[in-house]
Order: sequence, then C-alpha cells, then structure tokens
Amino acid sequence: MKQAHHPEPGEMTLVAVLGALSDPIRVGLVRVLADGHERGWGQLRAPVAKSTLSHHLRVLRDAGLTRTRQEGTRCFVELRRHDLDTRFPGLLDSVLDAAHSDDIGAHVQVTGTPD
Amino acid sequence: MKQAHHPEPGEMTLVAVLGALSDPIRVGLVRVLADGHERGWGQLRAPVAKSTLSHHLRVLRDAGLTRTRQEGTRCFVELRRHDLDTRFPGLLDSVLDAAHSDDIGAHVQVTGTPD
DNA sequence: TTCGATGTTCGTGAAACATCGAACAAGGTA
DNA sequence: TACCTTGTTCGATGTTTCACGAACATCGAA
Repeated sequence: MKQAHHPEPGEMTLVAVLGALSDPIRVGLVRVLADGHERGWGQLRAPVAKSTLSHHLRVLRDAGLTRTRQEGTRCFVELRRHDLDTRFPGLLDSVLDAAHSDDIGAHVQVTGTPD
Repeated sequence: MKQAHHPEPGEMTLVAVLGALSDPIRVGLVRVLADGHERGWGQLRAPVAKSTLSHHLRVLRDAGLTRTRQEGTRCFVELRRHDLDTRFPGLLDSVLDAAHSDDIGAHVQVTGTPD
C-alpha cells in the first residue's frame, strides 16, 4: 500500500476535475463527502466491487478532489473543499447544487458506523 | 444533413454536461461561444480534422450546451447560456472563469470573417 | 507466527472515446 | 446539368475508461 500522490492546487486541471465528476458514482462519493467529514473506506456503500470503488477513489484523488489519509490498514477520505474553492471558485458548489436537485449518485451511501 | 436533436432543459443531465466539458477542445469551443454571438462552422478554427470537429460539436449539442441552426448548407452554433444558467445555476460561469484563468482550449480560435 | 481485515494492483474484457480519411448528401453556383 | 462548398456519417484504429475477480501487501490481533 503505497502512499498515493495528491496534486498541489496548482497542478489541478479543470479538465481532469470535470472528467472526474462526469460519472454518477464519483459524483455520489463527492456528495457523501460534501458535509466536510472525513470518512473511512468501509463506510462507503456503492454498488460496485471494491476494486472498482478503489479505482473511482483513485480518479478523484488524482484529479485533486479528495485527500486520502492512511492509518494503519484503514484509509480515510475527505473532500478538499478549500483547495477546490480556491482553485476553481464556485465550481464545486454549483456541481453539488445540481447533483442535489437532480439526486445524482444517490446510490452511494455512507453507513452510520464510524468504521 | 438531418436536423439534430436538442435536449430540453429538463432533459439535460449534469453528468453529460460535465462529460462534454472534460475535453480541452470542447472547452475551447465553449469559450469561443461565450460572448453570446452565434458563429458559423467555418469561423471555428480547431487543430482537428473537420469530421472530428463535427463530432465535438455534436457532443456539445447532445449535452445541451449549444444550439445548432442550419441555413442552406451552412451551420451556425451558439451557446445556450440562458438554458444552462437556469438548469445548472453558476456552473457555466465557474467553468468559464476557470478555463479563462488557466487558458484551457486556447488553440480553438474564431476567425474574424463572419463566414 | 498465523490469521483476518483492508486496500491496492494486476490481468482481462467490454464499452466508450478521439481521431482520421473517405464516402456521402444537400444546397448553391457556373 | 455539372461542379463546388459545407457538413454529416461511416469504417478503421488506437487509447482510455469501467468493471470484475484474483492475487498481493500491510497491519493488527489472536
């Protein structure tokens, strides 16, 4: 389990961010993380195999949307809201608004148990 | 040359719009159209073959970002800014701001001659 | 050290995408 | 009518993406 790369705000590209958000599952993940809380992998419930979920989380991370932290064998994700808002002002909010009103990615859920 | 389908605002989906914007050439096209003027195909200068340009314009149209009008054998495009702003408030503006500050899609140009 | 839990990576296949050139259709023009 | 211009569609090709299960690596607990 190697430490993944997180792009600096300056390394983030608009096209990569929009590409990362052009998938319902990833929009669902972002929605789930939008409350600002860090979540453990295990809390994330998405209708895909774990390797596929790992893939989607990687796409989000590589685009700079999320930050991954490792603690022992557990992993935690959080939304890089501040970095995003600084780099692309207003973008995340408008996407979240639209995702909410259209209920995109609703099949991605988070369990109540903290781990 | 058949008449293309334009989705109603209610038929537009967030994921399709973001997917359409996850390509530098298409972002460039949107930037060029962002001044609100209608443009003829022939004014659009992009570093791709004409069939590829046709493809990109179709993706934009299918996602609901642009409207195509036909006049004789010429075609004209314009940005559906009002529809976009109504359907996904703030989204287009934040994307255009980001595209401008990062100069995304700058290799897409528009010639001065109206046709 | 052995086992179980947690994620990542690999190998693979299907689908989607970007791209091109060639062929085509339709409207003007000579 | 013949030709030219304009844009679409088609077929081929190579790349990327999404998906899965299996194998692997790592850590903590028994």
